[in-house]
Amino acid sequence: MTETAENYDATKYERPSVTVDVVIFGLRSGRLHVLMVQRKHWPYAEHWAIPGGFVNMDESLEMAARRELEEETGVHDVYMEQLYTFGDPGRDPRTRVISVAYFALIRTEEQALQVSDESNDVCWFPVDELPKDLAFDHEKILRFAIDRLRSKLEYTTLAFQLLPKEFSLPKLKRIYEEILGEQLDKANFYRKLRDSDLLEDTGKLLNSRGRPARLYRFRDSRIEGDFVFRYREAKKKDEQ
Amino acid sequence: MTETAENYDATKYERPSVTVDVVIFGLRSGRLHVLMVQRKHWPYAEHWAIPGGFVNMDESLEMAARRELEEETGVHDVYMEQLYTFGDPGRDPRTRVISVAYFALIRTEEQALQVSDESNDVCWFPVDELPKDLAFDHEKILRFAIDRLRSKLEYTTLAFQLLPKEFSLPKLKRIYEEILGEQLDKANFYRKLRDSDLLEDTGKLLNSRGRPARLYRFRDSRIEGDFVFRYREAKKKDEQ
DNA sequence: TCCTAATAGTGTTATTATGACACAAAGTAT
DNA sequence: ATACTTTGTGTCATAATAACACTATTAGGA
Repeated sequence: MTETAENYDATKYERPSVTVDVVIFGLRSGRLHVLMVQRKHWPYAEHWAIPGGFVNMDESLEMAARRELEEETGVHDVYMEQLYTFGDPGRDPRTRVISVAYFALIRTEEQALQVSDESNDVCWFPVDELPKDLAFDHEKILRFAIDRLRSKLEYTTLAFQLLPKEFSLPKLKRIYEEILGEQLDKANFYRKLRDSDLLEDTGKLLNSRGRPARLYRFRDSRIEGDFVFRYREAKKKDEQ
Repeated sequence: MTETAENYDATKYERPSVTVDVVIFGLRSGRLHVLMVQRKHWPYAEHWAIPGGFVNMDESLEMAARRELEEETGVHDVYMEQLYTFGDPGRDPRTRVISVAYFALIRTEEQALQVSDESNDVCWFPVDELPKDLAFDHEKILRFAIDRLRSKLEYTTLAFQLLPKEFSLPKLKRIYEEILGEQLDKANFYRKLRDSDLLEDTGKLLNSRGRPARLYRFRDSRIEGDFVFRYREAKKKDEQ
């Protein structure tokens, strides 16, 4: 640090504001949704925005993100990771604001929403039916988050964080298809999962329309470890 | 943003300082090195640190990172990407400092170093022979950067940014081995590259000890596109 | 009750990718 | 010339993948 190396004077530099914004993903009736809040005040009053807020001086960035998440949804102990930091000058008309974006994956069935008094409304939107004219650069942040989620799906077990504790293979497959935006082959998908040894049969069955689906749960050992479930259907290059 | 939605008062919140730190990677005689500066002043005087500095109010984060890089090495127009943002309270004893870390890959043959007047010294260190007691949490940042570089090697063409414009396959292979820390099979590595169609034969040869090596260059079309060169030697799982 | 639709789940096979390793080629040093 | 060093290619057994046909088990209606 060339300048922090100096005899430090806290007032020497003008400081930007730092916020955290949290892109909250969840499944609702099998479709990927994202949680948005509608702003009350200037700037971007009435526009939809990603929930977020200022970082307190004594909390870590992740703590701040979890605090925001809990304020908005009441949930804690969910999967969360840092996404990217957005800090272009002018992204907020009030002052220089640097925003550390996180994304969270939650099991939506598990809780209700709480409208904070800072916003008109809170709402889930399907990721492909987002409202128009999002506040600030939040559309960019959202696209970034969706891209990241999509690409991490290929080499991690992220998708499982969106499902209830017990789930069927068809349901898992539909999530992959929903997020990746392409159809997968049932047989190959199931085989890959069987071979991965990620899942544990609960013995239970889930009745629906046709043949009942077997319910599985995760082997915790696998989630915690450095194990990755790499699913890719090879996407033939259309070159040559 | 719950709170930014408010009638905004710039003085309402205490603000952290924001810096950028840049992990600069380069090859020197075939080994992966990282550029460090030795601090002059408190805190961590005499300790080695990743180059970095405050973000000006009117420049983007990436601009700030490129400015720091150029101040330290004189280079510009190099590969650079945002790594992660570190912001734990207490990571800097002076005040709350949030640091947006970037990493850059440079072709080291191409320039000399400039010792800034804020530091005692600037120096390249092999990544596996780092000095002890780095300043702040810079050891953590460095480990983070090395991990990221290593993992991105498997599915991107990052490594090419470290090499001169024209290079031989054995040299490229040695970089992969150096960064991944494992031996690769020559035949398989070459075949993968040939099939990828990433390289273009320059026709030139490079004489050394034994048989001269053929020199290649990149096809720019491939670098810019969404093409990824995925090199993985499958690392047999030792389970089952 | 029996047939059909619907959904879950398995088997099979051709093709391609991978890992291992032997071998050939083209220089330099003596 | 000959040994040595380094570059570069060929081959083959094995594993992973994509495609697709098939079987299984339920609900619901005729």
